[in-house]
Amino acid sequence: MPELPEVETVRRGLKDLIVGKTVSRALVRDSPKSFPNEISVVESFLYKSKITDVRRRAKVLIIDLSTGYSLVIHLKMTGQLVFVDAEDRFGAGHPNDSLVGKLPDRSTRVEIHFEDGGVLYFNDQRKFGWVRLLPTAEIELLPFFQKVGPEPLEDGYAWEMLKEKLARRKKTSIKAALLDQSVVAGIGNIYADESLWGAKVDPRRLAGSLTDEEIKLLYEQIRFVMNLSIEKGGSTDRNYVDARGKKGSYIDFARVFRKEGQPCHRCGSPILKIRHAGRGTHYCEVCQV
DNA sequence: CACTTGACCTGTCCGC
DNA sequence: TGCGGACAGGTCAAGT
Repeated sequence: MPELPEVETVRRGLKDLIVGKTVSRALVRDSPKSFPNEISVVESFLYKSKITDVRRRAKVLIIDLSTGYSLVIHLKMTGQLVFVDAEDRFGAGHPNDSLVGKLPDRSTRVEIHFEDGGVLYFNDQRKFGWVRLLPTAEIELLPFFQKVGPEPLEDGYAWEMLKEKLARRKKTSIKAALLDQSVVAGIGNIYADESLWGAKVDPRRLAGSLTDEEIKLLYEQIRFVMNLSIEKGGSTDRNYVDARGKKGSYIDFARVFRKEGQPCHRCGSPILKIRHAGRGTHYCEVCQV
């Protein structure tokens, strides 16, 4: 469920919290599922390495280390990356709206301890997510990185790039195309539904059937909803929390996602929820055509 | 190659 | 209250 805005929110938080820190110990609780590298290799490679940067590509987080290696992390649906500093780990009183003070818990798969006493927890209830250690230079060779599409929030992303990708999709729907990471990076179920509502396009339409005007509108809405969500700290949905273990507030601004039965903000008719492209799909049948 | 479906997991919710 | 089953949704492998 974490999509681009949630992963970006985690990235920003983590970057402020852990860059410059030195790893003292790594603890892998769920290998090889959540962390396929050999445990002893991970623990020895991480020891004394310093965090130099936290980056993101699509929904993947990259924590660069001073050794020329990086931790590459995908949260998939229920993954969390939460940093707890020494004071919060050992001090009294914790805010109730945060996971800080409650970790590790039974979903904790990996712990990265730092010399200053802080700990980065990778939690993942459903074990779909993963962490792996790779030479930084080899990340781009991963199959996912080879095929993933453009970053929609970067300055260089233009509506014509979306048009070009959609034009060659002859048989698939616009919703399925938006969920395809090779078309645009980082869109998942929430932002697919939200941007299609904003563009007034029926999610079941064939991807290649959109007019230039509709593609332009969709392109703008993709950027609008994801930027708004980042501003709001990501969504509140399900398991998502930021790097400090707190929920975001985007879902309060959602216009169709999980709004089935509620009136459409534009025309007042009830939002429908159907099953499409293997996903719960929310839309307004009156104003999305 | 384009596209769809099932598998991977576990917690939650709904109906009986 | 317990229990079975549907559902949640990102990505990949396997199938059409």
